[in-house]
Amino acid sequence: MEEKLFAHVIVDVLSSAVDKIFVYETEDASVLGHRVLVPFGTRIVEGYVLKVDNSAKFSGNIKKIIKKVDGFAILNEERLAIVEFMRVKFHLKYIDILRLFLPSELRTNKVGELFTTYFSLNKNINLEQYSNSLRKNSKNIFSLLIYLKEHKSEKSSVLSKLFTHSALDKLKKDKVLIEEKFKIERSPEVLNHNFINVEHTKYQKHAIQKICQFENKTILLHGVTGSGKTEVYLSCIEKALANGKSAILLVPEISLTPIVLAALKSRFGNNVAILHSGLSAGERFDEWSRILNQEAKVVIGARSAIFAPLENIGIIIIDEEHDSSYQSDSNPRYLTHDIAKFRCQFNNCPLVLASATPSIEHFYCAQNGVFELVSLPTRVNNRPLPEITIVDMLGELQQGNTSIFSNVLLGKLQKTIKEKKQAMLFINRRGFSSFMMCRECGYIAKCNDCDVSLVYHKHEEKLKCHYCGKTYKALTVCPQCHSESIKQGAVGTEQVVDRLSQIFPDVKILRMDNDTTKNKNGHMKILSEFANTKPAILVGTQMIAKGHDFKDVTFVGIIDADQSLFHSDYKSAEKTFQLVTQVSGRAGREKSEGSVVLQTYCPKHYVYRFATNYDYEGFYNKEINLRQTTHFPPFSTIVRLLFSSENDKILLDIVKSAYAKVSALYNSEDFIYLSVMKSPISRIKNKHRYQILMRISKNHETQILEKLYQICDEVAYANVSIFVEVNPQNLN
DNA sequence: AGCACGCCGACT
DNA sequence: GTCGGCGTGCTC
Repeated sequence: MEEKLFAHVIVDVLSSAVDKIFVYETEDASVLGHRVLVPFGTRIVEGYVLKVDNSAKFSGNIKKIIKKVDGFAILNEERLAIVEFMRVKFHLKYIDILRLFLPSELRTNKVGELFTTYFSLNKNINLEQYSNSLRKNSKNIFSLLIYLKEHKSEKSSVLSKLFTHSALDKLKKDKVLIEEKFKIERSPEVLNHNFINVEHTKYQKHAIQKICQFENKTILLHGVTGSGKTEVYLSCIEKALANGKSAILLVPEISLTPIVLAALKSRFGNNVAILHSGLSAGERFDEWSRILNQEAKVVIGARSAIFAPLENIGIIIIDEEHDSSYQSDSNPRYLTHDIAKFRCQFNNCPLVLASATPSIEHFYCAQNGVFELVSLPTRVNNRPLPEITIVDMLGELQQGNTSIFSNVLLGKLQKTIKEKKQAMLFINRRGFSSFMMCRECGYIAKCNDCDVSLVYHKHEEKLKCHYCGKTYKALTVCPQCHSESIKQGAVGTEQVVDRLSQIFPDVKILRMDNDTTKNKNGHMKILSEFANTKPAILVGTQMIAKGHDFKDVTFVGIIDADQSLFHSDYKSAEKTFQLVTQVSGRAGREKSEGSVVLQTYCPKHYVYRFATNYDYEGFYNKEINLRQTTHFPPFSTIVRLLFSSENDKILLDIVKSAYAKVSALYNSEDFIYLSVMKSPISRIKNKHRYQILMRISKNHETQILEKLYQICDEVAYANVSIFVEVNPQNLN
């Protein structure tokens, strides 16, 4: 007697109420790992088969799987293991994890296949006869027929755009048109780039040899800017390929510039698949398919590329490992490093974390032998790092200079322009000024839906909320006391550009921030214009800090270095150090020597002292001591439970009951700090926000986290969202 | 999340 | 009498 087979299925329905395994009958054991269609209540939904066996712990009426959706299994042994790992580690819903494994365009059926549909006229139909059967006013249908007579064949998308899709549908239904499907190659366009094979430095050779000798080990690759880390990555990847294995290289989204892409393609040809946000849905799907079909064995991409369907991985590299974009801070919250570590363990291969300014926590691991430390201490052809000059802005003020530019900075700019070179100015705030305030009554313009002040954008003559995006009319008089004396807050990119063009009316000044790069290829347009203009000044936010390699940039100015230092955040010193180092690295990339001016109101701060000497280890030693004495990560773990809802009253009840439960866990051994309060930004998009903030010791971290997750499940309530954040990037 | 079922008020 | 509001509960 044959025993019945049961498939254990997670349905593709985004709700915690159905975040559990449903059992279906199946005749076919090969549905394991497949995306399937199943009857679910009164409807039919997609699901994922996690297991097939003979057991069904369900007493009700068991339904049957309808069919497989794809011709391949999406989940293999490794990915099933990742699902379980992430579910426990990050307390995620099954479906949230499963959705990470396939490109969204596949799930939403935007591109199910690799084909485009073309239509041509069916020669077996008497067109004249057919036309007579139509109503005389069927304008679109007649036009479509005439168009196809002339063009013979056309894409379905073009036809429906020109003649409405209802006309197309009607002709399709009447079998007047013949459908043809063509496979199309959507492989993204890439610039031509001739790869020059350079001799490795002795440090590079050593690093490559060292990294490749390991199996299943995390290596921290610490290399100063310009030390040729990329070359090390590529050589390690080549070695993995030579051993018949595959490789993943993760980079921050922002550094996937066309130049970088071109270099990678020239090195690996069709063996590389590149996943980034600039791809169209079709391109992304094609790249993903090439990975799945093992046509591409090297995957390069931003955070989500860690889920690429590669097999037999030989190495995973995380470039700029300290970058905050590796931590997902919405929906499925996860830390990319953890997934990478898991995959490396599964594949018994090395994980490389690389940076000029590694995160303090990871350098600590390297110091303690948890990670292997490999260093690239010199720049490739021994070019000196650009000299950083600190300018005390308080001193400038005392000398009567009230402008946002110090005299030193202006002098350097003038020199750069005279020499027909380029300069970059960094200011980490977009807009014109950070707020508008009435000098008479102290009124500050705030967003109606968020507890934040509005940012003045001069070009659009608007006030913008940087949290919800709402815009308001700019103020000319105070709405409260009608005074016309309005004071503006801290300087933003717009204002820097404004002032510069007054001082240097004949010089090309470009601005790069969220506002100027919103449209497709916005980055590229600005960067290529900058690359082709000399002299020129590029003003920008964080965006200009990474990866760009302009050989004619000889001067970099940091307008307001203190900005990230002011945050009351344990990572603010670390972030500032990383930013200064990174921005400074943009100067003097080629032959010409570069220089950097850093404007600050705290010139004596230890961050700047170490940053000007490019002394990462000095900074690390100072910082790690501070962290140890104050019990901050890596000597503890910060956890924030964030509650938000439109309904303040219900929200408060939930927060109170959650806090009571968390307090019950409290003991002075495991908890260093515990508090409940309104979030610093107490309202976003009209949702009130509260938080329970704690620091817990590492000893029982896992157990406490588990209990915290449990508490959140217990107090869960409709219309109140609860997030658990572990060592969050920001505490807004 | 959807969808059905169910129990009340106001319409041709 | 019926249409439709959304509260509740279930989905193998």
